[in-house]
Amino acid sequence: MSGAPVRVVLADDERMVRTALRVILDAEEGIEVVGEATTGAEAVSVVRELRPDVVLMDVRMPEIDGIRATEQILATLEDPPRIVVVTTFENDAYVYDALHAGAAGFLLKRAAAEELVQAVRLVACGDSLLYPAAVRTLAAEHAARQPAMAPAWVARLTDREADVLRLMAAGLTNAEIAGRLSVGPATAKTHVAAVLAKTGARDRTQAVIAAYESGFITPG
Amino acid sequence: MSGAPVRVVLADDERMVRTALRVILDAEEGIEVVGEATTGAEAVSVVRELRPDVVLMDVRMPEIDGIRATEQILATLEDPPRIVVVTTFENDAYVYDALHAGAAGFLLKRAAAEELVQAVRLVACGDSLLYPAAVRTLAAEHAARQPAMAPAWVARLTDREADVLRLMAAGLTNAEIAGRLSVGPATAKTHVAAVLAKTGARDRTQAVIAAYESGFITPG
DNA sequence: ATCCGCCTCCGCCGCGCGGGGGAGAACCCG
DNA sequence: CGGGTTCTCCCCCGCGCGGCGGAGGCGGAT
Repeated sequence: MSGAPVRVVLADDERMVRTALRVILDAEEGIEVVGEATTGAEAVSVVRELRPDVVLMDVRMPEIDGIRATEQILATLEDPPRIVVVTTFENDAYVYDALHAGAAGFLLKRAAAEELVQAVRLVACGDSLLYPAAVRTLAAEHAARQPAMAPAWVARLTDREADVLRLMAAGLTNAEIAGRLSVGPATAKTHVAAVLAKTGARDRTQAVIAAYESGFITPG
Repeated sequence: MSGAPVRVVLADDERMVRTALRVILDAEEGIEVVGEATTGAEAVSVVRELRPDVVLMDVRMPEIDGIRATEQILATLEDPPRIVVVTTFENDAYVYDALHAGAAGFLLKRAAAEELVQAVRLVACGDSLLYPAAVRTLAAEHAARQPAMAPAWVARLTDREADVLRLMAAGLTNAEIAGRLSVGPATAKTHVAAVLAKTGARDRTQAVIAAYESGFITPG
């Protein structure tokens, strides 16, 4: 628990937030803010260089968001730091992605200073008890619905075809898709045909089913 | 943090477990086990009487399980205690229900003594930071996926129509549905038309979308 | 005994859909 | 510069689909 101080890196694009976090944490015994970053990309490089114990990572940041930065850090570094994702709203959809990306915890920006300090200390000690593998399972299950398990065909879809599939999955007809995309009906038909071919679907209904089953789109 | 000791009630049908928990917690400064219960129903009444700060609630118990007991306690008592649900397996499906029921945390039975103590202290202090309302949202969303959120039209479907909708959502044509159900094509068409009417869908694709979005069928 | 909901089936009709083929323009990359 | 990919658009054709109205049997509820 004691001994070397906990080395922390802050990643947030807002200076005020970084300052606030630094003031709070620097006042604590055994916690030391060793670096800051203002973008996701910078966070990755700073962490790679400074090798902190804990990273407080904002979700919304320029260039690379906090989620992808988290993924990159955990994927590329050996013995990676514990990453706490900071969000503004508790119902932020990013929370799920954060958990899936391997974040050790998440924190609301309106959290009290004590909570912040407590969070840093807890994650620095490894897996917190209030945060056992079960939560990760929960998050993993949630995540398993979306990003993973994407059959090969998803990657083969062009941007336009992906747009079309999303609209198909919204229940639009070819003509409506054309209108929504501001293209001719024939074009929409072409894209739909391409989607059907790539998904191996016989008709638009099967394509929509494939979209759901693959996690390309999610209910709710 | 200090001052009056944390008053704890244990609810578990196995004597050994209760004893183990009591031994661990009674050895701690500032924690006092004030009562025990062996069933869910007993847990509710004991808690109502003793008004503890924290309840350690086993999931599997006679009469009323820990989940329902948790719900009842939280629903009927003002200023209810913080309830930690105790499970044997981390992938226990009850975990989700526990969170949804409003449990303040969950704990594995194989957790170390220190974790147990830490858990009690943390939840006694109120909402732990590693466990904000967002987790509850996560759990609520999980729970909302399957059992609840079924729009009114789901209940209005006849058995046959439900069968047809499932086959529609499997990507079958009217003729294939007829074959699968061993009825005439005209009959299948009639049921499909009924499904479209009740779901408010314009075509079979929208009906399948509605089936997914309502949780009538689930991806995976 | 009567009504109502469910399941079963029949015709007709219009249209959106999917399959087939071809074609031009923009772009990137080797 | 040529080749590949993507996006755009056109033709024709067949057919499954969805909308319409009608009908008979069967069971439960009143």
